Amino acid sequence: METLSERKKRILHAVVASHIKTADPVGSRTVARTYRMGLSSATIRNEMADLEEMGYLEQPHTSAGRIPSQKGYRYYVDHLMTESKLSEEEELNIYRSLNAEKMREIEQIIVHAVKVLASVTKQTSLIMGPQFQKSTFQQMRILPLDEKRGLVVLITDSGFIKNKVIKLNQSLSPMELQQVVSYLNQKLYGLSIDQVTTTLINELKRDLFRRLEILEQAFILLEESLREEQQARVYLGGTTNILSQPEFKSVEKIHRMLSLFEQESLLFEILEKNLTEDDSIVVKIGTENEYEGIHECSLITATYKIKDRVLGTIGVLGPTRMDYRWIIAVLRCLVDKLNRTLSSGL
Amino acid sequence: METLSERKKRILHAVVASHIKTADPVGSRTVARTYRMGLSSATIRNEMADLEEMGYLEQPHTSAGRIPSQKGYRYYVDHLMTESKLSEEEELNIYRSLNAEKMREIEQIIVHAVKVLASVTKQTSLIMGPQFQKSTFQQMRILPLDEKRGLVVLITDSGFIKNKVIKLNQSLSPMELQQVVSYLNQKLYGLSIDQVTTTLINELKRDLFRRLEILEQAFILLEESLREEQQARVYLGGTTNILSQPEFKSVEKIHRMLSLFEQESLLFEILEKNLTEDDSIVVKIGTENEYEGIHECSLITATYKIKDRVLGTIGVLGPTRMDYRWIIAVLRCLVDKLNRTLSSGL
DNA sequence: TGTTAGCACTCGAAGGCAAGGAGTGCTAAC
DNA sequence: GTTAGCACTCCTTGCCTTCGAGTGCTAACA
Repeated sequence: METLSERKKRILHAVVASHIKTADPVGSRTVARTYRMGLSSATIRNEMADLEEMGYLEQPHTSAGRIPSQKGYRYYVDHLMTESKLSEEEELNIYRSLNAEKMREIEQIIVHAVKVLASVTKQTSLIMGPQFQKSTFQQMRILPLDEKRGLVVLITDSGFIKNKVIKLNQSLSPMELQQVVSYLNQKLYGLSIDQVTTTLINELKRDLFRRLEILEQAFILLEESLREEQQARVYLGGTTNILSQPEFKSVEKIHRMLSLFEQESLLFEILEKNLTEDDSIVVKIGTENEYEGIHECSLITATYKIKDRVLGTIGVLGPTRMDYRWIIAVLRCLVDKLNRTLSSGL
Repeated sequence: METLSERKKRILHAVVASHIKTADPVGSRTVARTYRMGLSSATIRNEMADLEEMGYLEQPHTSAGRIPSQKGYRYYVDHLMTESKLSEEEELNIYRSLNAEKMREIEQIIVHAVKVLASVTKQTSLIMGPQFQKSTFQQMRILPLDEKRGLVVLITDSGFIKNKVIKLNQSLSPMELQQVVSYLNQKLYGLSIDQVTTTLINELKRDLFRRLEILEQAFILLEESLREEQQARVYLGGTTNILSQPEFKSVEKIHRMLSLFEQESLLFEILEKNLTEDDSIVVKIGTENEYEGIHECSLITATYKIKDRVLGTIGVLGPTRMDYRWIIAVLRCLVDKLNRTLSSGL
């Protein structure tokens, strides 16, 4: 990437800032006046023509002002934008709404967090639920409900609790159940759910069958229950916020976006691509996103964790024209708070 | 309601049918030609003018055709529409998609059903989840997880299983827990969740405290967990389907509808108003709905049940111009199947 | 050599206008 | 009571004009 003269930088910055604010193409006059460059509009016009040639700006049509290109936004995010701190008030606002209810389970906390993020940013926000597959087995219980049914409860280290009613085709004595369960707990403790493969289960099954042949049905169902949640869930907040954005005023565009929001697995893939191991915030602008349905959008994400173990990705999706600086600050603040809640909470 | 001449009925029927199909205002020519009345357009014109005066039809503007008024739709639904059976193919289609996965828990079945309903009807569909409050207590278990935490599992007769992790501020011996739990089960069995009031809980608490003073915390949390799900959930399907409807082509209308879809408690109220005890299907047209946000919509609902106990309401929401006849048939078929699945399944 | 004022030019948005067409209401004849 | 005929209404569509914001270029200026 070429280096830009100081003056070009200032002008590019001004164009980006103005366009983020107003959503209109910005002309040389506006830059000269509103941003007090100490230069005439004609000079700025020349510079803007240069910036366009270099690919940082583009013109919707000849007689309109300029808008930042994707490259322009990228330059802004990488070199021009200063990190901003939220005002005390904004920060308090986020803290307060996250504390609003005492929540005990991880899923509730997450769903709540994504709603808060959406309502603060006025954009659509998404969060990848904690990845069940990656969490490690802590303990399993089988609770006999009556002669024919039992409740399998699976608890993992990240506070995940899964349960499932299973049918048992033969009645089991509590003793027998107890035996099976403690055996399983012993064998599985500390493994990640990923590691509990079908082969491992088969092994255990063989092992157990020597002693107890009655559990076939129970096992099939246990296996099923593990396989089922193959993929973490994605929760959304503020999906209707895109309707207020001027770039989504056509019904087809809205349709495309909302249909995307209904495809959980696609959202998951998109978010997964932004998963990082460190604390950085990832900004993907326009076509930098691999899924072409959001080539006119930007996605800003961060990872959230529980005691240094990365759980998933949370982020904001909006038009490329979004207030990167502010949203990054909000996201940082919210993730910080979320991490602390999760790590202390459970 | 006045009685209409046979001829007026036929014309009204034709207008409604044509408008449902095309979404355009229908003129006298169209009625005469397409529906082979054996009358000239002029005659029909006169009749239509009468029907307008009587309030069954209305004109968007002078030189347009007529569209059915709300009163017109009502008359159609009450007197003109014949009940239709689905074709074998359609019926099979519904059956097949409902059987697609073997589902064990009531919530999954319901969520799946509402999706199927939406995709078949190409409208938005909603279902009120089984009302936790109305189901009766079957059994409760407390599963100690470690010294500090326990898992409360609550099982009701409609197959509802609720669980919640609680913190215990003092360690409990399994014996002690066992005692409390069996006492509670004995006292609460067969009561509806509604009936488990705070006062009853307090009574039990007092009773128990004489013996075990350590459980205060556990009790507070149990109470909380009961209170929490005050209101059944509402699940939606095909929310984006309204975007394909010509009556929702303006962004503001879409916005209003989608915002409504985010307000679960409002949806619940709307559905609750349609709850009946019998097997009838309820049709609310336009302003017959109390919530004014859907005064341009119609809502068709049925109740679903498990072994003759009403669980909740399932329905279709769409523009007043919808194919009542067909949608009622679909709904009937689906609810029938759903009831059987629920009653046999668990 | 860089900056600025001036000016012609471009192009979209908005408004007005006429033509076209679907449908009506009325009247008079059957 | 029914129908053909006709004038009338009013929306839709396309076309044209005007308006204005903004540009690029040129020539003059510091």
